[in-house]
Amino acid sequence: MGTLRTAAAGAVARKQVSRTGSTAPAPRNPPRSEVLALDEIIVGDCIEALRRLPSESVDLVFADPPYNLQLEGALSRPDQSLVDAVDDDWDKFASFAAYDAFTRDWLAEARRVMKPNATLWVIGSYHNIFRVGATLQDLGFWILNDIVWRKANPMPNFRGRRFTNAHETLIWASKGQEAKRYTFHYEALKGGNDDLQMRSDWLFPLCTGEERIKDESGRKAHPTQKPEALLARIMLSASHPGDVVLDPFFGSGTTGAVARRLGRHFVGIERDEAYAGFARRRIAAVEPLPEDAVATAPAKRAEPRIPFLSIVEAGYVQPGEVLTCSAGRHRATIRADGTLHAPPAIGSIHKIGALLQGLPACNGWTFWHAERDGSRIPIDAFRTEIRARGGA
Amino acid sequence: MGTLRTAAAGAVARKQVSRTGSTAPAPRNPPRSEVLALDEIIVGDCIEALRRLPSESVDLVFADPPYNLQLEGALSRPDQSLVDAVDDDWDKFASFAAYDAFTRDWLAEARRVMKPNATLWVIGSYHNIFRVGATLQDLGFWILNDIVWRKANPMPNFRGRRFTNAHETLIWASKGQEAKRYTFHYEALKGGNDDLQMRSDWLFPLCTGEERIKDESGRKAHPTQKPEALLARIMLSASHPGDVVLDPFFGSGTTGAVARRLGRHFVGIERDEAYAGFARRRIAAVEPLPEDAVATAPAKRAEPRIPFLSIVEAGYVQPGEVLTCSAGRHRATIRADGTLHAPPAIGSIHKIGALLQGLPACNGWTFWHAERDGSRIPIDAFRTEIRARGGA
DNA sequence: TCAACGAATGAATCCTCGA
DNA sequence: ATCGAGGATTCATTCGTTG
Repeated sequence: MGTLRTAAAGAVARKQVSRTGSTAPAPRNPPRSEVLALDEIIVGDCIEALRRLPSESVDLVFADPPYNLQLEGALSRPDQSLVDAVDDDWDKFASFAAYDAFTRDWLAEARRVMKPNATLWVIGSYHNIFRVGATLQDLGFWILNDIVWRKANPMPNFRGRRFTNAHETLIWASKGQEAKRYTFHYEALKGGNDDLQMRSDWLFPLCTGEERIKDESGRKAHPTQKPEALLARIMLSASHPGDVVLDPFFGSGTTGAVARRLGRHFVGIERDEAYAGFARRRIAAVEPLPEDAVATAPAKRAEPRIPFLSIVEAGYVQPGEVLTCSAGRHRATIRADGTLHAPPAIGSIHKIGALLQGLPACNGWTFWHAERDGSRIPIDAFRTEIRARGGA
Repeated sequence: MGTLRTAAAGAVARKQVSRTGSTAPAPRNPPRSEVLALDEIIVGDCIEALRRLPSESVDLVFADPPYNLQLEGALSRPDQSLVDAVDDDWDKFASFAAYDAFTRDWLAEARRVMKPNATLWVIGSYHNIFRVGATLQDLGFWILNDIVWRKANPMPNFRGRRFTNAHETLIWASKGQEAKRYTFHYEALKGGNDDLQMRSDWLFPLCTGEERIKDESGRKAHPTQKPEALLARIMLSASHPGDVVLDPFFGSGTTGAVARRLGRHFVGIERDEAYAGFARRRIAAVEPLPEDAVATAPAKRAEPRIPFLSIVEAGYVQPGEVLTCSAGRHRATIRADGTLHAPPAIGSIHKIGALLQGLPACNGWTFWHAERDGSRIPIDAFRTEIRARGGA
């Protein structure tokens, strides 16, 4: 992990390449803030500003980095001679290398700033997303999904020489392979999707009409403003209310507007004061949703753990009582210490359930039933009652 | 042997690029064939075999390389059954760097073998596609589109820790930015898409059921067999009848089977003799479509929704099948790219319907009928069915 | 004969806590 | 760090069996 993509690319990436060539290199070790200034826009160079942020301080990163637009000039030389196909002509790739170095710099800083359970989202198109994805893997990020934003109303390909470019790609990644406790509201998304898992292909219209921020002359204020619905799904998926969302390429402030509406904090970085101005006015006009409208749907795995012994102790079931599976075929006797007895085996509700079925595992809470008023009810019902009464 | 060089072979003096896999390095300058052996499978190492192919000799490359999945433990479904993982040796690489070197080697050779107007398609998932895409750009390929294969029936995320991984990504690239005359049947694709431009997101079901090649014991013969509908759309988009399609990771031979059906030639490379055997038998059983069903359309435009091509790809109607109007007076033949053929005209369902009736316009969905069980039903019924199953 | 039901399965980087 | 145990978790489709 964290290996360089190629030895040659690594060599280029290692020497310092400034942002786009024109600005001065960012200081290596700027003074680092001890606290984050929340819900504000830092106007300045993205990488330099990131270097000043405290480590492990944000819960979510959303980034819409610049595409590698200078590519066209750099690669415009005639290149149809097959024999030169793998020629190590490095200036030909100079702009790729510069873009890679820039990507590497901001991603590395973003990773440092992320809390251990934070995740990062990056959006891009085929012009840059492959380079971003590879760099991200090289830095040790662990990709969780790639997500496709299918545009309901994409711009057609006017010259008819390609397929309509009708999607953009997002990469969702945790800090590393070991960071397994990242925030993800699986149940909430499923509930909002007709009780089906949310898939990796999302359909949204482009940001147009009222939502599109205009300048004084009525023209669009920013060329790549993203739809708020996209940001909302991201934040609802991968953050809690009150969390801090960092956007190092703040632009017209969609991240800030959605964060405010959904009860999240934001930290924005934007080098263009004009964009920052549009964003400030936009965000100020946002009315936050009421708290209960943005509260996270409860997840079963987040509920407090109740040992089966507590069910016995609370008197919902009695030592010596017989539990069965839903069909009544498998039987076991409750012991006073909260284990089950299915002669000759003794063990937890899970272990005995697995044993009797010949399976490697079993959720004893849903497998075992007690007879009440002539019908069999799962013992999970008792656990639910205890939780409703405020715990074990 | 091999002292006699072709001109193309002699022109190639290559930089040393070491192969980092576990097998012995391929010969640096193997004797290069002067002619391609068409419609045959070369059994052997992909890169070594590619080095022997003549330069500028193929019209299209489709590649389904190893994904480098990096799976850890076993995964069980909620019912405790085990997922049959892709744990084959051919998918294991020591590091990202090793995978990148492998990718660079086969892509460079594929580029050399491509004719100037040829294009390359690579399929992958988030595990490998970013590295493939970046390498491809480094080598001078020019990306035309990235295409998303949306899976109609993907495997769910059983642990509820991510989004359903419901798509794979294809990259479509020409040899370089200057190669502007690449093959692309814009009009045909548009005609088969209800006269709308074909988008970059494609919906297909997984390869299952009858289409899935089985071994002697009835188990899947290859772990990653791709659907024929996917390959068919690629070949109809980016090749002519009679063209040569190269597949350096031939596997179960989907590329060969579709090429034969659509009147294209193939060159397959596969290092596993068992896979090659399955592929040979499979391809031999394919019945090529009649010539006029696969000839490319010189058609123009007319009007809008669910692509008729999807009806064809889903198997509701067959290429070569005759559609009629409700009275049976007008007739047209379905072509593999989703257009209709009523000699001498070729066009969309709407355009051909209008033409035959001498009207300025026509709704092909209600005009055209297919015969089923002795009665004529409108093709709109198939569209309704597809919609009921979840969309375009 | 057909409907109903259940088993099987697909390129998958698939848990979390406490001792 | 590692280890063991609790216990949470699935969608669309095909194909074979049962009634």
